[in-house]
Amino acid sequence: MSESTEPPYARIAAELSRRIAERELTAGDKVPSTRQVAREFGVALATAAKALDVLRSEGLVITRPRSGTVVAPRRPGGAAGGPAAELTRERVLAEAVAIADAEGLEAVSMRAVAARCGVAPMSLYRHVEGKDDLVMAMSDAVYGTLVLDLDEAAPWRERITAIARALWRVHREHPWLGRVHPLTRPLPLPSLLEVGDRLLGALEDVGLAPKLQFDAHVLLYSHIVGLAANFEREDEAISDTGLSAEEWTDLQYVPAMNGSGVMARYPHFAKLFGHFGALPEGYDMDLEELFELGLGLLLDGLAALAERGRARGC
Amino acid sequence: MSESTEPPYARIAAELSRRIAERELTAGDKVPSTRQVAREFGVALATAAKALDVLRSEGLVITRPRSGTVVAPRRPGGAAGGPAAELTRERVLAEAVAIADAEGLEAVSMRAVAARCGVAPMSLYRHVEGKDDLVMAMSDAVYGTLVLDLDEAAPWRERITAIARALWRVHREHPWLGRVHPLTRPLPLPSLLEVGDRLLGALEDVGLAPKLQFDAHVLLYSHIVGLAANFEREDEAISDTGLSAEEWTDLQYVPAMNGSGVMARYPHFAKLFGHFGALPEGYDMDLEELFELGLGLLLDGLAALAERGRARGC
DNA sequence: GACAAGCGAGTACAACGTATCCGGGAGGAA
DNA sequence: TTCCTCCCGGATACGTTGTACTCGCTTGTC
Repeated sequence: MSESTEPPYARIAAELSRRIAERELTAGDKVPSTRQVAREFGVALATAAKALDVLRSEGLVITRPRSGTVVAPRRPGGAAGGPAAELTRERVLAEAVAIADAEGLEAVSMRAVAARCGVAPMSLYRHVEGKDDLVMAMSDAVYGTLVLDLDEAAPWRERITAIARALWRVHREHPWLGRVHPLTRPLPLPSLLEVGDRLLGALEDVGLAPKLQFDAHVLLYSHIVGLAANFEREDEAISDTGLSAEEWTDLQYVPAMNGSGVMARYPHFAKLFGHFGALPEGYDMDLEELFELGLGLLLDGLAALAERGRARGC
Repeated sequence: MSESTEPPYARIAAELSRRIAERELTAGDKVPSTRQVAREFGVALATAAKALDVLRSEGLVITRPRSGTVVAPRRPGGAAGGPAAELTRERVLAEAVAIADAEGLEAVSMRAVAARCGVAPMSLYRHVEGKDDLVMAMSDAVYGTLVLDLDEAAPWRERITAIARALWRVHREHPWLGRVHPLTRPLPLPSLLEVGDRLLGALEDVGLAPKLQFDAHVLLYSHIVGLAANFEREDEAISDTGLSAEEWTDLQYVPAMNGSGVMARYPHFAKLFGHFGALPEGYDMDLEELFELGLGLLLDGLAALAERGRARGC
């Protein structure tokens, strides 16, 4: 229709970028393929390809090998936006982690993940071997977010504490991790192995026998993961009952304990609850505090052990 | 056949009690119902009912409302009787636990349990609210098998160790327990509460602040349960791969670690493996040993804590 | 006899993980 | 330009899970 002096490929590129600008095509949508463009505009394939090249160089579209060309996201922070971004292993993992964080690990079904990716359930299997693989990869991805800015010269206790806290933090942010963890078979998760390695490095300086070094690193893991497992329980129970831990303790647990001779059957519980009842807010199970306490006890114990070993050794 | 002066109901009662005495009917068996008796002896329903009344008043049989009349236990210890026993909550739980022990918790499906009971799946729901209830009840039943012969006069450390070991033993025998455990919400499992109460009792003597007493009891639980969670992983992995933990470590893990620059990426792992390689049998993760080590560390720490508290307090 | 009540069984459904097959677009070869 | 070969994503389907509903059947009691 319009006759202009600009070359055909530029005209086509302009037309396509108009469609994008006017939102006929929005971020994530597939842009016509080379062949479609050629047919639609009645030009040669080479011309069509050149037009798409222009768009690509302008950053308006992104060509993903073997998958077609799609409209690029309008701005970097598209948020949960691009519902139709290309399916990649990373995206699958990210969506799965998002579901797990929000609704717990048992809400992570292949179908749910697929739905969040805007994709058929079976499409996931192109990027993930199966559910087990998915969960493992999720764990690895999450452990991979762990950042350790560690002063390698600091005393061992400080370094171990830092590593333990970092691990603890990851578990706090992803409560479902507690349910996944292995241990006896140190999962070949690269990210986790790396943290473990740093931990072993710090333990080297304690002055324990090699076997004890390894034992200690397992115990520290166990402490973290064991306590962190409560996060999941916690969340699960909150969403089940709609009560926070404290509310639950106050409203359900304490009355139940007070009722019908329970106190009589569990005298020491009763005694302690007597104490807590006298406190302003009762006892609230502060996992944070428990973690620090347990960590302190373990490290104290290790230090003493090393000390004893040294005394006997010399 | 026999003509006697005694009334029909007495004759019937005598015949039935003979059957019981001669073990044609033994404890727990169903005694003929009113209707069956009426048909068998050719008497009226009322007569049959009266005969059964006699047996009931003699304590030979027990009538359970809406469930039939059964022979009373000869003596208190009737023990786990026949495979075709009547469906009771206890039997359901026992079979479920048997499955879990043998094949892991994930093998415990309602259908599997029902099959083992020789019963339709839905029949279980008469005795169990649902799967969750089943699992909770299984845990409770298993914790209930825990025996504590505890010298209440022994020093606290000894008592705590004994309780911890008892709990550990239960988890060792029922590896699936590790996957169930709550904690923040102390499950209202009576059996578990009882153990917890004993533990708190022992902790009272340590000399800690009340809150610390409770914290300590949670930490001890966490240590036990956290480590014990590996039992399940262990079993699961063994049945998956057909390798024991040691074999797995030797055959899979170590070679994997040796391969392709892994050692370079995890230098401290590498270093330790160098040590273990030199040992006769390498490193084998002995959970038993880890448990004792961790328990010792925690108790040492608590003792020190109490000591410090006392020093500051006075 | 009639009665209500509880038990066990049967049927059915939704949701799950996943094996299998298929259409179609993209890129390379002819 | 025309095919050929990939491989992605989709559709369909199977077997298994937990469980809601709904039946008879049998019980002890009027």
